[in-house]
Amino acid sequence: MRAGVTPHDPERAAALELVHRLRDVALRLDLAIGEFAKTTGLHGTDVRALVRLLDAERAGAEATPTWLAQQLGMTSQATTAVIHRLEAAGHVERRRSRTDGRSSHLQVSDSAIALGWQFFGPLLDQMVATTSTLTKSDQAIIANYLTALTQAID
Amino acid sequence: MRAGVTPHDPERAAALELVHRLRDVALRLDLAIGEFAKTTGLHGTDVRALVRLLDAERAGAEATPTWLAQQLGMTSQATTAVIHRLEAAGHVERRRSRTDGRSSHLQVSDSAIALGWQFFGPLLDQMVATTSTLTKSDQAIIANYLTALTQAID
DNA sequence: CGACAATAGCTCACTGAGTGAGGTAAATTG
DNA sequence: CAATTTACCTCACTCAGTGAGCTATTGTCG
Repeated sequence: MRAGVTPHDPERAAALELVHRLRDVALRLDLAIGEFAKTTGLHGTDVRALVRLLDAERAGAEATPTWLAQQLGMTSQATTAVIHRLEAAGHVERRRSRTDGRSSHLQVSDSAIALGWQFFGPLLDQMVATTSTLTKSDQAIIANYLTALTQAID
Repeated sequence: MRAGVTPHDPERAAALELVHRLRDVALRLDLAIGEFAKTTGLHGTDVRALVRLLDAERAGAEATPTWLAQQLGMTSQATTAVIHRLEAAGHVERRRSRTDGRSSHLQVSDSAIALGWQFFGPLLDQMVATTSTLTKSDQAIIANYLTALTQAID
C-alpha cells in the first residue's frame, strides 16, 4: 500500500497482517472450490450452491431457493437455473413445502454428499488435523475470534 | 450430515466445528466482494482481480497476467478480458516488462486504490478492531494457525 | 369475509463473461 | 541457429446470469 493511506501504527499493522493472512486462507478455499468444479464438470456456482446446501443440512436448517439465492449473492432467476442444473445432475431434489405452498424445500441427494466428501474430505481432514494439533484453549481462542469476526463483518 | 459418514469423535467434531466457522468467515468475505461489485458496477471477477493486484502491490510482488490468471483460477484469455475491462475503467495500467519482452507488469492506479479503501476500508477497520481486542499472544496463536492452515490446504 | 398487497418461484429473451482453438512474438534449449 | 517453450493475445462461440414480467400462494386490513 502506498504511503499516506494509513497512519503508521505498529499495533494496527500487526492486526492488519493477521487479517490479510485470514483473507489468504479464504482465497485458497475459494480456489479449491474452483478445482472441484473443474474435476467434476460442474460450474463454480453450482459447487458453491452444493456446499451451502450441505452446510444447511448439517445445521438442520430449511434450504429454500430464496435462501440459496441470498447465500450466493445472486438473483432468484439465476438460482432457479442452478437448482435445475443440480437437479438434472441428480444432486438435489425439490420438494414442496408443507407450511408454505409457494415455497419448496431443497434436499441434497446421497450421491451429492458422497461426491462432496470424496473431494472436500481430504481437504477438511487436513484442516481438522492442523486444528487438532492445538490445545483446547487455543482452539477456543480462535473459535471466539472467528465468531467475533463474523459479527463484525455484518 | 447424515449418520455413518463420520465416526463419532468429540475432539474431531470440535475441530471440524472450528473449520466450519472459518469457512463461514470466508463465505462472508466473498459476499462482501459481491456487494462491492454491485455498488461499483464492476463484475465480481474484476473486483476479485483488483483485490489480488492490490495484495501483490502490498507484498511488493510483480503482477503479470499469467500470475493473475492463476490467482483467479481462470484461463489466460478470460484474464486478458478482465485486464481490458479494468484498463478501460482506469483502474489498472499495463506496462511492458524490462526483463522479459513477452510479459507485462500490471500497475493498479491511485483511483483503484482509493476506490478499494472507500469500500473495504470500513470492513477492514472492523476486522482490525476485532483483532486488536485480543492480546498479542492470542494474535500470535491465530497467526500461526492460519499460516499452518495455508500450508495444509496446498 | 373480500379486496389489496406482499412473497416465492418461475419462464422468456437477451447480454456478455468465460472457454477452446489457434496465432504471434520473445525467450530458452540443445 | 533451428526447435521448443513461454507469455500473451484475437476470434468465434456457448451458456451462465440479468431484467422484465408472469402465476400462485400467503398475509393484511377495512
